[in-house]
Amino acid sequence: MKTKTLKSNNHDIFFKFKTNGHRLTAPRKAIITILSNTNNHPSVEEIYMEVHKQYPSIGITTVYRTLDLLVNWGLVHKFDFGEGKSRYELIEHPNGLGHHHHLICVNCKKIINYTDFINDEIELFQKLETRLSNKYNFKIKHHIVEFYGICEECINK
Amino acid sequence: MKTKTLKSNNHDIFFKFKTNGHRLTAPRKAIITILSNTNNHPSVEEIYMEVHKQYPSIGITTVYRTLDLLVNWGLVHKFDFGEGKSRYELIEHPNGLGHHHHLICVNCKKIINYTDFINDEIELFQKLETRLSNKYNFKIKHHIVEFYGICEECINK
DNA sequence: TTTCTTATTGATAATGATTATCATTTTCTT
DNA sequence: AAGAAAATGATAATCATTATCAATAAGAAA
Repeated sequence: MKTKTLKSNNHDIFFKFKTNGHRLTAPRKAIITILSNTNNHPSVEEIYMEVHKQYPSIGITTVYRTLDLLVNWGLVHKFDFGEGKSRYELIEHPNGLGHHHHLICVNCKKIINYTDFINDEIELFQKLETRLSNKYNFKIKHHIVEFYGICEECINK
Repeated sequence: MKTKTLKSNNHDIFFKFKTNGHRLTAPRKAIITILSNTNNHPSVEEIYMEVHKQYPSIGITTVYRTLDLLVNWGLVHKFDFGEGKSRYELIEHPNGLGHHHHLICVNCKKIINYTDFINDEIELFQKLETRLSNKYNFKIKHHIVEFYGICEECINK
């Protein structure tokens, strides 16, 4: 599902790797492919396990290194939901496929993604980004929005 | 400066401690007071150092524990800016004094706070919170907004 | 106020994610 | 095919946070 989109994304990133003077190696391809094929925010451990299935020789150090690289280029976002470990996700087109905001339960740590933005929301963020970019001379690449509170199950408990 | 506001905040929190069946101890008072007196997002280390000036006997474990408690009650927000350690901040009235959003440079990790919200922004967030609360049956306590990108200095370099 | 129950504390050790090191291997250029 | 430089992986090191547990202090009851 969504094969075309994913392939073209990979292609873009692969290309960017090369034009930035970095080498496009098997481990890197594997990690990017895994990120392309998930809608979640996998942790390093999860990515490592998945990579390991196909390429058992790839070490977890390389997973860390590759993710770092992708984060520094603004291709991947590093999330931190207070679990004591980071989670990673490809940044696609800001308002495009895959972009979402979060509801996070401060009690059970559950994360709800929502993607059904209201029109005002998308418009406002575009306006905001323009305004902030100009005011602070800051080149905005992406944003995150997180609402913290108590989820349904934790309230009824 | 802002002494009145801060004092009344402390009072509220102190009261909440008691009514929740927790004991109001000197370490807890000290930690809350420090959080009240800063506009930053101090780390555990920073809070500990500050507490230590007045009460050298208070251990860092207690700082961790107290902050955890405050976070679980929705009184304090725990931030994570990808530095490998958490930062903490009192949650006051959502649109009141002290609430702000962030611009974060993915290159140098600098954090810019902005508090000059446009009206649309405040309105939208109220609307959003209502909508999301209803749809997901989620009791929202507060939100964070972070724009990631490259700051002025890092662009010109 | 004094006593008693129980929450809280602080020192220490343990954990777990992430980072540094370094010899070896792989890429890509020439 | 050869060489320079980047990338890798195993291992050890680091550092924030958490668990443990005996000692202490807060607040309720007498």
